[in-house]
Amino acid sequence: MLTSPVTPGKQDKDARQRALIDAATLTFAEKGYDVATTREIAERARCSEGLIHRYFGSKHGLLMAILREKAANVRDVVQVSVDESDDLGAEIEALVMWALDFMWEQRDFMRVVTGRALVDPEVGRFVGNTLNARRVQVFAERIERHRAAGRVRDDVDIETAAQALAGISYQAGFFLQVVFEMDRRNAARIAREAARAITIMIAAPQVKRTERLR
Amino acid sequence: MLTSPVTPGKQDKDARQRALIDAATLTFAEKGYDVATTREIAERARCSEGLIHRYFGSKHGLLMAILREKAANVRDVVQVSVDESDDLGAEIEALVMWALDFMWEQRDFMRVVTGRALVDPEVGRFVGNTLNARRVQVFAERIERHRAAGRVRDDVDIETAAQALAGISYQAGFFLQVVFEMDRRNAARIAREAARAITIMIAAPQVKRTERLR
Amino acid sequence: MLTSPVTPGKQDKDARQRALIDAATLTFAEKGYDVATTREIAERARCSEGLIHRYFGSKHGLLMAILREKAANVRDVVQVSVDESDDLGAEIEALVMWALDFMWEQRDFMRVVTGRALVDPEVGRFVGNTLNARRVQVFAERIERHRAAGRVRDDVDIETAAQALAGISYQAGFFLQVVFEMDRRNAARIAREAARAITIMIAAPQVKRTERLR
Amino acid sequence: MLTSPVTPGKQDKDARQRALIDAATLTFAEKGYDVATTREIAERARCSEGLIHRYFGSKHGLLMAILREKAANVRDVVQVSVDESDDLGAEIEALVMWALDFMWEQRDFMRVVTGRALVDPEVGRFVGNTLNARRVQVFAERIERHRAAGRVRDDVDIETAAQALAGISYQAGFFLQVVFEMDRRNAARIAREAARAITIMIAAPQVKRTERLR
DNA sequence: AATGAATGAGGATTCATTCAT
DNA sequence: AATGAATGAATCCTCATTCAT
Repeated sequence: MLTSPVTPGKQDKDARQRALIDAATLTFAEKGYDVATTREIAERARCSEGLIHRYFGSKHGLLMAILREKAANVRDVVQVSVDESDDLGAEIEALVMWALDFMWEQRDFMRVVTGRALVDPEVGRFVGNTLNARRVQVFAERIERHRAAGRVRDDVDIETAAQALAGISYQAGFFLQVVFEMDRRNAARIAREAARAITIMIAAPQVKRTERLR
Repeated sequence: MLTSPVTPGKQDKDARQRALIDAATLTFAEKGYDVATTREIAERARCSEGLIHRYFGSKHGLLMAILREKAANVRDVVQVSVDESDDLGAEIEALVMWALDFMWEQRDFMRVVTGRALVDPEVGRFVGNTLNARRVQVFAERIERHRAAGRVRDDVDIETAAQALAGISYQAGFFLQVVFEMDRRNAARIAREAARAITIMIAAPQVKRTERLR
Repeated sequence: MLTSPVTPGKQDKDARQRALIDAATLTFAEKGYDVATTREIAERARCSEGLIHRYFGSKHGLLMAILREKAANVRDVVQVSVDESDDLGAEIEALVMWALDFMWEQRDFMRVVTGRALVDPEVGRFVGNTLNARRVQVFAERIERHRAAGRVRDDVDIETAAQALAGISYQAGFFLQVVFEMDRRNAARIAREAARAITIMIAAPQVKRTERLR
Repeated sequence: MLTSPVTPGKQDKDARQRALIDAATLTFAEKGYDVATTREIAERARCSEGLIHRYFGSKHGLLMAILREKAANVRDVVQVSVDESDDLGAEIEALVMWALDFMWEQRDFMRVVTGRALVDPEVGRFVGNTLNARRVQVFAERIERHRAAGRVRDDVDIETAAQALAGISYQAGFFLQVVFEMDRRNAARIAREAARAITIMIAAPQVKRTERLR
């Protein structure tokens, strides 16, 4: 991600907000939320410290703005990155593996978000109700498509399955890989097996399909 | 947990260490690590602030001491709380459900530990290599027993299954229930389904056994 | 020296830096560097403690700022206070005696500077390379003028003589008078005799002058 | 200097005092008075912290004990190190040069003593009235011997000359060499020239001696 | 006599936020 | 609108000294 500093003095509200958000994202990721100072963020964005408070109310408000932006992009990012497939198991695996990679790349910022979610209830709720909820929704939509094609049992609660898959991704992708510093291949194997277990459970019985073919 | 204040002036090193650990556990949980002050902890333990640094080196050292103690008790706590069973699925479900309850009760301290693990690499590694590792081990041992009884497939990697189950417990027990403030029954359902999926995957095929009996 | 407190809230960077330097000079002198607290200095200057760190980086930086200012004024102070003279011995004596008086007046701050110079290498170097060096230079320039007038031997190394005279002034003016609490007249006598010895050594042979008189 | 730790538990008052003084001398020199902790000193002497207070009353008292010991040895140290001579100038130069070497070797402890003398009036007086006074006395005695041999003018105040020489030694030996980090040869040259000036001033006129010989 | 456990006062520094300009 | 100057609250840690054992 590139910073986008502005030319000082000039009046250019949107550009300044953009610059502050970019600078903050970078700085939070590099140093952590607590260690990052509003002064450093403002310097990086090449505008004054006071603007953070004018535009976002507070340091916390600045983080929320970043999160809202991330949340707005969740679906697009996944759609672009993981292709649909006719094979339920393959698609689920692809989704989970992609999540692992994504969280690895975003690990520094993930630390920030997760850390704040633990401490700041507003962040906690936002991550739960919006960020995580949208990730779950993406899983759910993908599975739904397979159900429409008869590849998922009718009696399965897709929402629950999607929650489980998202949770497994988060656990392996962030905690195992990043926080616990587990070997990445090992984390991937665990996630893959768990995803496979979910797949087996929700997949429509193969027998019927075979029977139908007769 | 009860605090165990000591009598001022009297010389009783061990009692003071005990009192400080108890007071810190309580205070960290109530206020969070950052907000809790060493002064408050010392007052609560009824001893001088300096002792924290003499005995534990620093505020961080005090937290590590608490964690080491927790880690030492992990197995016993589980063994006492969750009975063994002849039914693989039942035991796994019991273990996961117990973990959810446990994390709910410990939620405030869980916030502290997880939050610090994200920020302090030493804590991160300790939680990963020791605390979490022992929880995983408990799952593994329980499954192992079922394998010995022929209730688990021979080709299953128990370690991986245990990791997945521990991860699911953590995710649902802490993040869904606590951080994301999801309805507890909902969180429990998700965990239960995921656990069931794992169970199905690792369970020795019932059919064959029946067939064999013929 | 007068303190120069500022009006709270008003924005006047320069005035505040001035006020902090003045307040610190006074407070360091009264209490010593270690005992003086940044809080007291800030209160005296009527501005917030944080400004010390914003403007000077640290307590140490504040002392350095004071020293730089002192160093900038060394020459002027001497020039104003000690008149030139046609008599080498008289001028040297005047310079040394003035130094004794000056150090007596500044004794409290001298303690601070010297004490810090012993402990803080940066201060030590600054005092040696700048403060002391400039005092030496003033001596040297004065003697140089006498040499131009033929009152100092050609083969004398003026730098060395100036160093010796500055050293004698410092020793008698600060250590004997102040630190060792020697009777001031006694200290003055010692300094005067040592200065006279230097004078005798560097003075152009009287014979010539006598000869000239013939 | 070697430390002289004692065997713990055993009752051995003198040895313990000895060990504490040695350990403190070393530790003060290495770290400075303020930074050195009584705990470290006690550990080094292999006895308990409390003993410092029992035997010496306080950290300050421990330093005073060290100083008293140093003062008791001043004369002997000089006598052993600098030979008498029939040449006044040579002997004075030898004394001053020796002082420079001595202070260089002892520079770390010199910092401690001087630093404390500036801050602690009791130390200041002790150094002035005892330590420095004895150094002066040694100079005086040496010069006195030369006067008895007719090599020093009758009208010279030997005390004053000795004070000047001691002062020059201290200034060049400690401040120039150590605190100001001046090149040692340079410091030596300054001290030598100043000593020569004093010598010239106090030396009995050579003419007379020649005349006497006739 | 010796130990070492306990005390508690003391202070520089950081930074989000406010507000004069 | 933008700046950046000023605020002030808040806390971990060190260590000489005391005193129970």
